[in-house]
Amino acid sequence: MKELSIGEVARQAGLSASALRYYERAGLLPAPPRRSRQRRYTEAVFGRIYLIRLALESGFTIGETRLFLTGFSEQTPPAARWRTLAARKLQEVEALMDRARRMKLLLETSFRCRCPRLEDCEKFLRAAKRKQAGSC
Amino acid sequence: MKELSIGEVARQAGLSASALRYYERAGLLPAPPRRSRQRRYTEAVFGRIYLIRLALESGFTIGETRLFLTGFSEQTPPAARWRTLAARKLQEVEALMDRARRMKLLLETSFRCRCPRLEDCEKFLRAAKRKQAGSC
DNA sequence: CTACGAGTTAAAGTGCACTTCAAGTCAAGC
DNA sequence: GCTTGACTTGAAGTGCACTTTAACTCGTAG
Repeated sequence: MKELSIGEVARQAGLSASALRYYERAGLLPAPPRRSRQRRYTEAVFGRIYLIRLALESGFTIGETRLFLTGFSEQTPPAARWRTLAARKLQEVEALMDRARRMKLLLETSFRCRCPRLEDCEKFLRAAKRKQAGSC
Repeated sequence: MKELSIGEVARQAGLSASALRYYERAGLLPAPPRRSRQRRYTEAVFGRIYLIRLALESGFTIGETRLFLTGFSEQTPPAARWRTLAARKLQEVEALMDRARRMKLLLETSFRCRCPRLEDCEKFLRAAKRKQAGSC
């Protein structure tokens, strides 16, 4: 299996090497084996990085992301804590999606509208405030 | 029209008074008239605050939000700059929604799955990586 | 008159997610 | 042997969005 240096991983993942070291210190990435002091990754790291970025970009903090990654599927108490976190974050992600949807509508509407101030635009307000019971 | 103190606005909007002053300094909120040095708002401020929060919570920076709020509908060059920003941010918001959707799927899947590591869960990977050409 | 609560300012502090820096290690090429 | 480039470390620095602090000004109630 091909071994990758931190620089190669960083390049392929679109991150910086220092960010990868930071994730490792923070307990998000497992410490890989070393070849003469230097970290050697396998390609399996990319799956993990994908999860980390997804979580962080969905509004998880580092601590929550760690819990999410490491507290998963342990049969003992941490799993309960994890389930609690996951249920709460699911709601937060849904709220985030709702806000993003409103912002998207706002941006799209604003391209078409000629109101002097956006907050007075009836068209926008109707669009943004409509509860979309939707399954987005 | 009813006049509101900064404390009342803060309470009703669910923000702190200092955050409102910060927004004013940052050019997001117009400086309201004063009654013996103290800010007096009208209820119109809530529409503006709604926009500010929506933008900030959708990943806009303070600077982008200012441009978004103040650069709108001016007939001269700023409007062009605004359109550029808005088009770019629209893409970013769409990317945000996509990530949020994947994270939501991941969270939902993870409740049902028993894989030892999430990144090895086939069910999840299928769910998360499926390009949903969708209009979410 | 005094005290209180809510407001005012500029300036410093906070928490997060990284980034940058300084000083060093190491393998490979000339 | 020396240089180069990619890596190593701990510590300090950064940018953002606020928050907190210290010292102050008001209008009102007792």
